[in-house]
Amino acid sequence: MVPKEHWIAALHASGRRLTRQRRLVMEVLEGAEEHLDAETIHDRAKARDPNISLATVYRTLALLKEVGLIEEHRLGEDHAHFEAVRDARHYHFTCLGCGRVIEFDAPQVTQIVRELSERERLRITDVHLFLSGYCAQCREEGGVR
Amino acid sequence: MVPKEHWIAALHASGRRLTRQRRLVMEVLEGAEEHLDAETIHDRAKARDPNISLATVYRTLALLKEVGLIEEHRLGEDHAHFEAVRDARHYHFTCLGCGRVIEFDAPQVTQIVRELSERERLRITDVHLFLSGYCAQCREEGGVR
DNA sequence: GTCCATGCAAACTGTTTGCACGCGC
DNA sequence: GCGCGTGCAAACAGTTTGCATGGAC
Repeated sequence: MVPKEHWIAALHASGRRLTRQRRLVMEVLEGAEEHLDAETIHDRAKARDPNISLATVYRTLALLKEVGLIEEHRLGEDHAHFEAVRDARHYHFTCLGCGRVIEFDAPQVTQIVRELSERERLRITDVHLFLSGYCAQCREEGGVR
Repeated sequence: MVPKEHWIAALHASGRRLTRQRRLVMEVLEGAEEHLDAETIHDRAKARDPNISLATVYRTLALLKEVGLIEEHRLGEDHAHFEAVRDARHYHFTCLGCGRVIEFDAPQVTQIVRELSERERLRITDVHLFLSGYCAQCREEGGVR
């Protein structure tokens, strides 16, 4: 797999160099369906370049985030998850029982953002809607609490 | 200031003991307007009991959260903030320029939660809507980016 | 050849834990 | 007095950083 054109372009545009390690991290992120944490990204990258260091992964993630190619999420846990930005805005539900993540869209959010930014004269650059609870399976397995 | 009746009651109900330290942490949380982090809570508690340890603050926060008296938020930063639960559900905007936090309500969220939980058969126990960007002042101060 | 990017290890931050003692009930 | 709760210090996880070397341009 080769990183998408515009990722490379964005890198160039920001005046950074395209290194083997950066390309690798980009490929991992683009090839992933789910939200990956830094450790996982590092593992997958290591499969193709055993020398790549975790520090470089973190530095690359910070860079990609700065350039706007990826998003960072904190899904209620103590560590961060990353995913390539996509066209469609979407949000997350995490099951506290099994850890499953469900993505969903909610057009009402646009309205909320518009109303708030007008009323308070804000420029809103980031929106996170994060729900948690129990999924259909875990509800039944006696997750009474 | 004395902790509210029902906080004490909730503690008792959960079979825990009411210690001086726990009462102190509760008082700090109830007396706070803003969202405090563990360090700040510790500082304020220390003003009245110099011996209270940070570990105890963390343990008490975990306890209060478990009993449902406080909520934990991660407002885009790497550390957690806590606040006493209130009747009115509300959400947060954080200014990336000055760190100011604006609270707001958004009735549309209720609808989003209802729709999603029905469609996916979820039991949703927690809702976090977190916006970030720049406030009116910080927008003007050349926060172009 | 210049300088940015890397690997490594050490530092750092926020949070948790093991243990012996102390105190609420 | 029993057993949970505390303080302390050490452990921990995730992330960041200083420094000498290496590689993109």
